[in-house]
Amino acid sequence: MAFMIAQRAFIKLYLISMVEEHHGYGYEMLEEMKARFESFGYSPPQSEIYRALHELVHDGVLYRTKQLKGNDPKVDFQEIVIYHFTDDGHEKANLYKKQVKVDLDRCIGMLTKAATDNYK
Amino acid sequence: MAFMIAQRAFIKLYLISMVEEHHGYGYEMLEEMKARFESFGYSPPQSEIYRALHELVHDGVLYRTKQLKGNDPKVDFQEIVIYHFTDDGHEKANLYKKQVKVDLDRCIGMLTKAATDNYK
DNA sequence: CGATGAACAGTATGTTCATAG
DNA sequence: CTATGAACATACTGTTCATCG
Repeated sequence: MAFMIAQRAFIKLYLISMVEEHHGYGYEMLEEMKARFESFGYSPPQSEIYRALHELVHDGVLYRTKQLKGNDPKVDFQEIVIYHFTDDGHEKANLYKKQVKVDLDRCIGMLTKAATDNYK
Repeated sequence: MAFMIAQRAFIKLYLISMVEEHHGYGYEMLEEMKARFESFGYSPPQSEIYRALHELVHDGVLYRTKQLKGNDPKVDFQEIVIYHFTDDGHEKANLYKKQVKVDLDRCIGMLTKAATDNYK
């Protein structure tokens, strides 16, 4: 058993949730996570987001489609990669989320214990 | 800012507390940590304990003395390394603990947030 | 087996670079 | 500046090996 939850797993968890809510693309989800955790002084590195997305694709949870950002191609030619769940992606994702939840609770327990054990 | 607290810092925190309470030696403190976190499925590796102790010595927080385990040398010749605070070791340790506390709370906050954000 | 230490190997992570529009 | 991807370097961790009594 590893000591703490891996950053990768933490990010994957949010990516799954964000794809559930609004089939997003990498950069957008990166910015969303940065905003969410800015107050914690945590800024997820760009490379980790893409690696996590690639892994989720590799694991058969997500698949990719490409499209141009904005409805009018004349205005913005920026190509973006949109992520969707595969046929059994939701099932796989829920299983993964369950596993992460266990680890999440375990980590919270350990850190809370450390806070009470060492600061009396 | 790193994502999560490092295992090393987590272990150092406990080592400092254990030295405060009963000038212990490496193996003993390893076993104590193992026992404390057995229910979490976490078993701190032996190498990390010693590395952490070496770093605390290197950082001028602790110094080492050697002695034979057991009062009667004829019974047990096992040599053990006892750790003590240096002159300004307590001061340094308290500063370190303060810093770790901040990080500990930050990590608990992030993990708790993740638990509420992704499991509704 | 208890006790300490070091070497080695792998992997996760952070930084930088590359490309494109 | 948005957007994606890969390369590179390294810090951290886990496993194994070495030694001693």
